[in-house]
Amino acid sequence: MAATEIPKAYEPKSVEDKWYAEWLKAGQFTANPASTKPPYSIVIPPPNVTGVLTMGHVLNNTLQDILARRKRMQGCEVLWLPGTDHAGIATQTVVEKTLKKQGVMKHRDDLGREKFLEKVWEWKDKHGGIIIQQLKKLGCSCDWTRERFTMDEKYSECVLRTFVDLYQKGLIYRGKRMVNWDPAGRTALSDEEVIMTETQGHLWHFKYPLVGSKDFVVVATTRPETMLGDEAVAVNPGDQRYRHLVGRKVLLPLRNKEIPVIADAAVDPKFGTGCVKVTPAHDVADYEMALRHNLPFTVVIGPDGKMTEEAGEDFEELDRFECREAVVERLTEASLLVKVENYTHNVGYSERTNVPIEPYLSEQWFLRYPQVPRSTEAVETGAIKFYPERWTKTYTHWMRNIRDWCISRQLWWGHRIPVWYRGEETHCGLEAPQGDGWQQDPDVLDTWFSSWLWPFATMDEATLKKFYPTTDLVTGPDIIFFWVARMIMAGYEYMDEKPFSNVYFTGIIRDAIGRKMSKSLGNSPDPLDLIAKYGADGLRFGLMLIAPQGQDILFDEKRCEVGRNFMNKLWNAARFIQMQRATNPPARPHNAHDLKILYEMNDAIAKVGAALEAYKFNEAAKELYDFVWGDFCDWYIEASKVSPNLPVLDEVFNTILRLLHPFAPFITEELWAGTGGTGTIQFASWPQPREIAGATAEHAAKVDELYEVVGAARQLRNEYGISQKQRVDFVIVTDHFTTEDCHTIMRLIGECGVTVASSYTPQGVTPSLVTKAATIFMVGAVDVEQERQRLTKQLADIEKQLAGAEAKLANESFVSKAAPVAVQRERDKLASLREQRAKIAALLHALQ
RNA sequence: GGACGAUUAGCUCAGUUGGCUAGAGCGCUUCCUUGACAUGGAAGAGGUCACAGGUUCAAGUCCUGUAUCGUCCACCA
Repeated sequence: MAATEIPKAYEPKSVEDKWYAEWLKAGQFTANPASTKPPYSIVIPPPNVTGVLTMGHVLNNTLQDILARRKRMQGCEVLWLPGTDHAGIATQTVVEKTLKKQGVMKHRDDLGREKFLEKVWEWKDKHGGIIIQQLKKLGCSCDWTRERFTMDEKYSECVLRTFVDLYQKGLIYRGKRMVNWDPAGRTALSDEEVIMTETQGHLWHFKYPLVGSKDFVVVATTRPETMLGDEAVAVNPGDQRYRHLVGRKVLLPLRNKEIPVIADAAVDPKFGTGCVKVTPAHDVADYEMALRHNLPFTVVIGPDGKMTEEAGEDFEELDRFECREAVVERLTEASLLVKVENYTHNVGYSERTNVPIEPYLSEQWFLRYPQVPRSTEAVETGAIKFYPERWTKTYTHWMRNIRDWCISRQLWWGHRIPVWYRGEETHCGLEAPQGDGWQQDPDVLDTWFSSWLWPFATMDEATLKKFYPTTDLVTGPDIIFFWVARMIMAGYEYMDEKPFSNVYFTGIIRDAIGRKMSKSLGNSPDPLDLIAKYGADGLRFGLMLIAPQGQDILFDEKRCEVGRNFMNKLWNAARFIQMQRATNPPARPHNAHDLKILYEMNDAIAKVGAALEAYKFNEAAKELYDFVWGDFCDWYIEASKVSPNLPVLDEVFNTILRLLHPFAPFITEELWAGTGGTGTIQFASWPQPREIAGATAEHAAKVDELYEVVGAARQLRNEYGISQKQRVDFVIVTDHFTTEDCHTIMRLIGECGVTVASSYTPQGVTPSLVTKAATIFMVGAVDVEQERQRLTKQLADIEKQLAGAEAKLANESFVSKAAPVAVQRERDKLASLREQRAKIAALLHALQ
């Protein structure tokens, strides 16, 4: 490619589409189970099949892509297995809403199960591919030949087989229990799907008259509507105030029903009045109390959140919250309301429908988790490592307090429970049993009951053999219970082996003012817009720079600008090199700048590698950014303008491309091709530091001192308002640098002449600056007062530092107790500072 | 009620096992369209590292406590 053909600014769009198509065509993401290379594998956290790409996905999948691409370069056989999740409730809700909107139905019952499911599949076929296409835009190097869906035939079979197996092992059972009921979705939920939210409510105190007496007891409740289903009033057995009442009856108001006063240790005598109304069918604690006391379970709230016939004709059909008001009103009229207090308490809300959860008595399927001790131990001992590590605590706490999992959902979209009933008979199996009259259980399984099998149910025999257990998992800490913990248990139960070795928990993406990104707030940018504006590489890199391990991320579009600008910088560095190549410069031995950049290159390779090993993606990105922009562009390329050394430019740039490829796959591939790289960069070797004679830390430090002189010259120019174009002469007084050293930096300090001397006596007022290794004079200027002020300021600065160093060294304990290196460092510093002080003082003196 | 995290420049954040003058990006000020790049270059202003104690020769870093914010867990009606 000729230099003139490269556009001035990087244009990502055509480059990205072109390369992604190439990669797919060449099958470069396809994992080969027969390969002899060491395996590396990740399974994608399957996004909701009807979902669209969010910033969370961008973060999550960029991280995975970085891991996968780097491992390819390191010579691993990489499998990054993609797919989507059928996401039971979420998908069904979306489709129901749409069908209602379109007037196709009012309720799914209008269509019936089969017709409705047809509609969902239609929807899935139409919208299910969107997020996959979006992931491709991002550059994700997934093995699309292995794309899976949790309702694929084979996958479904695996889900059902798992159910049957656990049933046969006695770990899955059916029972009538108090579950978390979502009245809007009309389904049971697991504990994890309930979000406890602090809610402003009231605590109502009501009188319940004692039968056969004018006395009454006072009970307190936050949910008056449930009193219609009360079956007792309970007090603590040790509570002297009420002891005499135990065994007597009270008259339940509005229902005119006699219910007993019972004693139960669960009652806290210090709370409220010490008397609790007991509603067995609508409160978890009351349910358990009722079991202990053989109380009946009167259901007054139905599955739709409306009051039942049992609530009495005055209340039947009322919504539970309307009923609350009605009950309060009626009890007030009857003068049974004692008082109302404002009361803040936690109320459970459905994660999906966002309505208050109703504790509801119903027949559901439950799972007693397998492999709990082994799974707990795996994380505690580090067989499975969490990054950041602190999440292990959250994990173990949950595992230690684990409760059975309600796995049945009253939905249609999902894996239908493989159980059939006929009269008293029950059959659990993959197929319907022989004979007539069998009815399959109408419920489906919790979505997570399929996704917990994801690391192995997605793989065929050969793939499993090569790639299981997977290496890394990248996911959000919000699904540590939903998914991560359950996958670990399933992995041990069915593969007798952990599902992954490392789990990297990302932060949660928030908007610029810290709010969670959400559709309703409209504060979530569309990643595709961002890709269009900044390029996928720019978006990825910008995000990586601000994605520290384990912290939430406040996202601002400005971040993308940083990424885009960086890509443009890289692009233009390539243009510069091409231009040099066109001039065909003669090769020459390494000079000071060459050795310096080669040292920094080795250093960058080491640092980027170490950061990635530790999953510190932002550190790796930062290191790359600083090396490319600072060391390479600002210093080395600028120095190269004096005398370019093409082999070094090429080597360093080639290394940069390879280091950067996992972060910015498109532009690096484009430049790799454009700068004479062979084949695709995807399988180019990951850079290793190499021995280069003279490229040492000492040398680099020395060149830094030279660059400090450059800084001083620029500072002098700036402060005296002498432009880069205006010629000025500098005298550099030093015995650290050769004349040649100093001449290689001339270009960096603008239009100038440079004289190197071992000593110099300025004529008249000559602005000067003292650096660690030299004194630089700008000859031919100017203002005495300005110069005096500047030198005085610099002197004060040096004095301050000097005082610190002197105090330290005067401290006997420091000298005797501190590490010898630390002491020596301090002494060197002191000497250098004193030297500088003397020089400045002399210069100041000369101004008098 | 527990557990965990955060508090460093106007803003968003880095700061490894305590040790050179606490850094970056954005924003701000001044100058510069010089043949890679104005999506750029140069220089600069800006911080008593939330607060109070403690350990240490030495604390942004370790310990204790306090405050504020955030997240997760927890059936007190």
